Amino acid sequence: MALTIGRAAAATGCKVQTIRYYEQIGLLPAAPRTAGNQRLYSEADIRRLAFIRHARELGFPLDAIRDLLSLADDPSRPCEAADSIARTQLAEVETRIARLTSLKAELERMIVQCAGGKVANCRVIEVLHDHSQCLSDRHPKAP
Amino acid sequence: MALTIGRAAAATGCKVQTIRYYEQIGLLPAAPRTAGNQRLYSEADIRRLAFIRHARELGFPLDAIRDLLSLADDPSRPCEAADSIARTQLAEVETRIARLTSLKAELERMIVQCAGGKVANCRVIEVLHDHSQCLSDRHPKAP
DNA sequence: CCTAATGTCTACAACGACTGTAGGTTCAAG
DNA sequence: CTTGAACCTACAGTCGTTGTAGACATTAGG
Repeated sequence: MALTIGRAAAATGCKVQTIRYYEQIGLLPAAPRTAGNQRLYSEADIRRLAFIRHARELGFPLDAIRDLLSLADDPSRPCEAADSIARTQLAEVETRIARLTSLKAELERMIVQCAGGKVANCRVIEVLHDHSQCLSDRHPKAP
Repeated sequence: MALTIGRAAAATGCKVQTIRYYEQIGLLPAAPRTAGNQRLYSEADIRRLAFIRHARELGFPLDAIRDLLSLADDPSRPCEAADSIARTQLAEVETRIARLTSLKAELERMIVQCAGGKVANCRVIEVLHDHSQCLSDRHPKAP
């Protein structure tokens, strides 16, 4: 029934080290041990670990996951807090997408214009040297 | 002509600490000092720093920037390497966008379905508990 | 039953790319 | 000459792991 840490890792996709780390920072309860001092994980532990793993994949920081876990531990509470954590994460993700999309455009522009000659004429290097050649003005200069 | 570290920071948008850090890891040459041991930065240093800063904004890791700088230092070399570094970075950015876009969809789905009731029925918590409810199967189970 | 291979244990260092702190020195303005 | 800002070094902390070293536990095969 109970799994060793290696099997728990295989079951959830976490690494062994990561599981121990989560215990260390209090995200997982201290696991009971065998006579030989090896950790044992119950079904409930596996579910909790899978929850953490999944939330991490969705980009939630560990602090947010801590909050989500404490909510999940008490199903009678209203779920506004969970909703709000998810909305914050969504906004974060949208910001990152927007930022990456403009970076993508800029990189494509650099690459297209690189003639494949000498570094002296290379657009990639040139654009990196001279920010004013950027499309997106993250550091606009005074006019 | 030469700038103190604070002015160099203001001129490039880097933090003072970050400039010292770049010197420490060898991305910038050790700056000459005043009689009172304060660093001085030339125009060329500022350009180099701006280059680094800009490349960082485009998401290049410091190792890639190191390579780009050594290319930029020798304009007679062919620019294929710079092109290839930029292409690698572009691929990286595209991967991250794709990943974030699927996260966004999933978060939106979670939020929409959260009825605003009790945690017991909250879709946010529920989806985190049960990966099989995900749209994107990053961990497909055997059928 | 013994051995060898694998798994697990603790404790701690390293990663990337900074950021912050403490405690001291130097500089520019008034 | 004094004050306050900017600078100096050295080091610790951030985040979320990942990797290491050296010792103990477990399991499969012979």
